[in-house]
Amino acid sequence: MNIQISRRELNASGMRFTSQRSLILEIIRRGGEHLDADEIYRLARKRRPRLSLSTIYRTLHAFKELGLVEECHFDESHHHYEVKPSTEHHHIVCLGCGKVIEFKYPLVRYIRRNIAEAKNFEIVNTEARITGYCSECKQKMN
Amino acid sequence: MNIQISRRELNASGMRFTSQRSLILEIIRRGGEHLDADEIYRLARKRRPRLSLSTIYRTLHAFKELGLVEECHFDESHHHYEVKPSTEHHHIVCLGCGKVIEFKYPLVRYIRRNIAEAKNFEIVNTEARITGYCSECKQKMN
DNA sequence: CTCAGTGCAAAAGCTTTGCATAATA
DNA sequence: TATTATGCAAAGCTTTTGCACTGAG
Repeated sequence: MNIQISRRELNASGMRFTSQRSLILEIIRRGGEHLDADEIYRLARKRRPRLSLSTIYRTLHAFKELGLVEECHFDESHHHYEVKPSTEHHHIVCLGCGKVIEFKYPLVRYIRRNIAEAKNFEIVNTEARITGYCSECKQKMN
Repeated sequence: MNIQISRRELNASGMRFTSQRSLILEIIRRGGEHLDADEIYRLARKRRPRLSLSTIYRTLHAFKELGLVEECHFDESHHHYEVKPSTEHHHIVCLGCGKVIEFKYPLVRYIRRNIAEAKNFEIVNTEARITGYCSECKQKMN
């Protein structure tokens, strides 16, 4: 059933349906959390041990292209992935425990309305990231 | 003279003053633009050919720690550095030519006032990045 | 049957680290 | 003189690429 959905989605974009792609998409969707490539890799290998990391990366790129997933940058060394959200939102990331708080905010609208220099700029993506420490981690640090 | 300034700044933070650090700080300050480690490296080597890339990285980390410079993330593979700005601002980056437009926006204040879940969050850093195509690059693409 | 997708191993790109040497305070 | 910083080379990590093989359409 879920498989039918992804089959349709993939075919509709001119991509072949493969069990790897279906599995990866399912993991990202279930995983809810913002998984990184390696986490997806480990989860996927539980069900398909010979899956390779390069397939993960290639698939992630393809999904991004198709608009199925979005790449977030919580720290500088990793990418994380989430299902394409319907409304613009951004992330508050705890440097202590890694917890992520999402908040909605229409940054695009703000830019459009208020930044004259950006009048003729064609926006492709916006990403706001707030880092710091959540209340629990703050306490632990004492 | 500039050297005296950086000597004081470095000593005040318990760091030794070295000609490498002074040079790197000067390059970042003059360079105005948002240089990446390699650009700083190449500029620095014009005046000090044996300077090593690892010194650049170690120095950049130290400066970040001291609050002398700030790290920006325009794309995923690089870090860029700018002198610590006095007011909160963010970046609009053209994916075509790399041009960067800065705009002031108090995201911290917004978060403080409007995001309940972030009430007890201790903010360390905020970064908003808008990517897309500037008007010139848009035209060229036709 | 044909071409896109996969697995594997190797390479690439940026950044970090170990260690002996040099320089600062 | 006691540390801290540097240079060099090597290693680390995430991501990308080449190529022969497999599988979808």
